[in-house]
Amino acid sequence: MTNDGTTAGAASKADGAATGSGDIARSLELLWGTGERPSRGPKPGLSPDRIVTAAVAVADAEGLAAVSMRRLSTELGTGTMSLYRYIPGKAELLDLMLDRVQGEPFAVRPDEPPADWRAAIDRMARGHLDNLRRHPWLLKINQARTVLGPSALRGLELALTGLRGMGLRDPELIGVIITVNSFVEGLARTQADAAEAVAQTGLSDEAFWENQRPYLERAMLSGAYPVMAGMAEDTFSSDFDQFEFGLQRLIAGFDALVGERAAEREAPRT
Amino acid sequence: MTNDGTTAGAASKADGAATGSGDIARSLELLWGTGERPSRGPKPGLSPDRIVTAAVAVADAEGLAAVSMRRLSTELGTGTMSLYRYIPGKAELLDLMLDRVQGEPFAVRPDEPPADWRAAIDRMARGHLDNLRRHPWLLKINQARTVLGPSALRGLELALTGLRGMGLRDPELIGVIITVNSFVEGLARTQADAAEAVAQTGLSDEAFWENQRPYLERAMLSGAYPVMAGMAEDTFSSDFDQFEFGLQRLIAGFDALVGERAAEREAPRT
DNA sequence: CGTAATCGGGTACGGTGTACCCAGTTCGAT
DNA sequence: ATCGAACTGGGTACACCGTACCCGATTACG
Repeated sequence: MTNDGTTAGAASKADGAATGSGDIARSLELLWGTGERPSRGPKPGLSPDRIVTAAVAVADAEGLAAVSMRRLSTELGTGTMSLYRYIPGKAELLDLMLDRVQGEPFAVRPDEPPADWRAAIDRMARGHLDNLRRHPWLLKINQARTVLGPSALRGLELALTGLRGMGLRDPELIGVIITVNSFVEGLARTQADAAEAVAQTGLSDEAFWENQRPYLERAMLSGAYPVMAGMAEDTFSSDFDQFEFGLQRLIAGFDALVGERAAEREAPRT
Repeated sequence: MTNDGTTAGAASKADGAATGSGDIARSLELLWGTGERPSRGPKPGLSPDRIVTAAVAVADAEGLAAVSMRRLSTELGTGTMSLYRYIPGKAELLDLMLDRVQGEPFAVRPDEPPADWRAAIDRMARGHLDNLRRHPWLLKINQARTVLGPSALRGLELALTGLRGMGLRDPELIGVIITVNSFVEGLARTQADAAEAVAQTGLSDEAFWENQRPYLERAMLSGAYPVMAGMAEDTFSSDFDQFEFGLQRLIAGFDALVGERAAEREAPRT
């Protein structure tokens, strides 16, 4: 309210996608808000919801870069500036897109809970990965100022519910979630980046590496990289499932801690 | 050579920061290149090296968003278009910035090797984290088409050297590196995003969460999130070191696999 | 010395987010 | 019934961005 214009202008100068740059109170209202119309004035022909839906559709289909105010306005058949009647700015639009899409994986399966915490982690990781594959643009949004909407809270609640059985302290449970999600996001980002690179350059991965081959071979023969030069042919093959490998390692690592804690409870003060 | 303009134009339409979008052969030449001057024409007043140095300086100080061709040209005291005499386009500039900065952590310590693979992973993780903190903009560059320059190869060689002692198969060693790096990048990204959000909005984290508090409290009291509502006060405190926690879990997870493999070698065909 | 090759860089184009402003619409108060 | 406040729609304009295109100045080879 007190702050129009200046800050938003500064925010827009910054990097690619940021969240929560604008009026947070406004974002919160939009997320939890009642949607009550003011009594006076003509009926609005648009709604934040419709704009967010259109934005997510464009982002899914063509990437976050295709989501521009002009593009959305033509998509919705309105003037560009009309969008600003419903959304304070692009930053808030990203906020809303985030919350919309984060709810999806949990809306799908309200069914049976995971058997134990191992299954919960497995499900959490796969769900997160699926969602990131469906909406790769999620990886480009600054989530630091994510406004915690209903969807985000529900996701966190479900995750914590599945992990309670580990018998760890509360901050450690958060640590487990962070560690797993970081790992998943890293892999998802690698894949998304690769796909984007192919789309942008029109050059396949194979062709790209073929271009580098002569330089790499020269480097390997130079003797400066003895370990790499001696590695197996299939080392960088895509046959190896990095997701499964990493996830199993993570679960094993948590298991060790869970075991320690259980032992301590059994025989305290050793 | 055969491909001027059109592809580069298409590439520039895409998202934020991408790498290897341009002429790969040119990028490779710049990375490994001899730097031989052509014989005719006036002496160049600039060099790719100077441009990259300026670009890294600006990115470190003000973020990747501040790195624009116009900005670099004023920084270097030349005309904007002069930069294109030395670098095919912005995509290639990002390539070069990447390789420049990836070499740093290994240039610093050519000294004693780590005691064992555990120490190697620890060192790798901390080195990576330090580097990402020094150059947060690294997290915004699409690395899928990273041109493997000398620095990148040297880093990979050192990492593999430290991990050889684990006794795992070669693709698994890569898996270890990927898993650790994904985790580290996830944490670094969280921190970088937070810092960026503060810089953009001028709003501290505390103030931000304070804004959300009423909505969160209402949600907690609603009974829809019983597990979260019952968590300890310090659950989301920043006192808890997420980096240490996650890293120890990862090492424990790898340890389990290393133990299995050692046992198999001891008593094969059980 | 001519000329081919290279360097420096100005201008222009199509893209972005959005500030600012005005015209048209609708409803509450009088 | 009428007036005006509150609201919606949206056109125009500005400051950025990357870079295609082109021209004049400079240099060294034939």
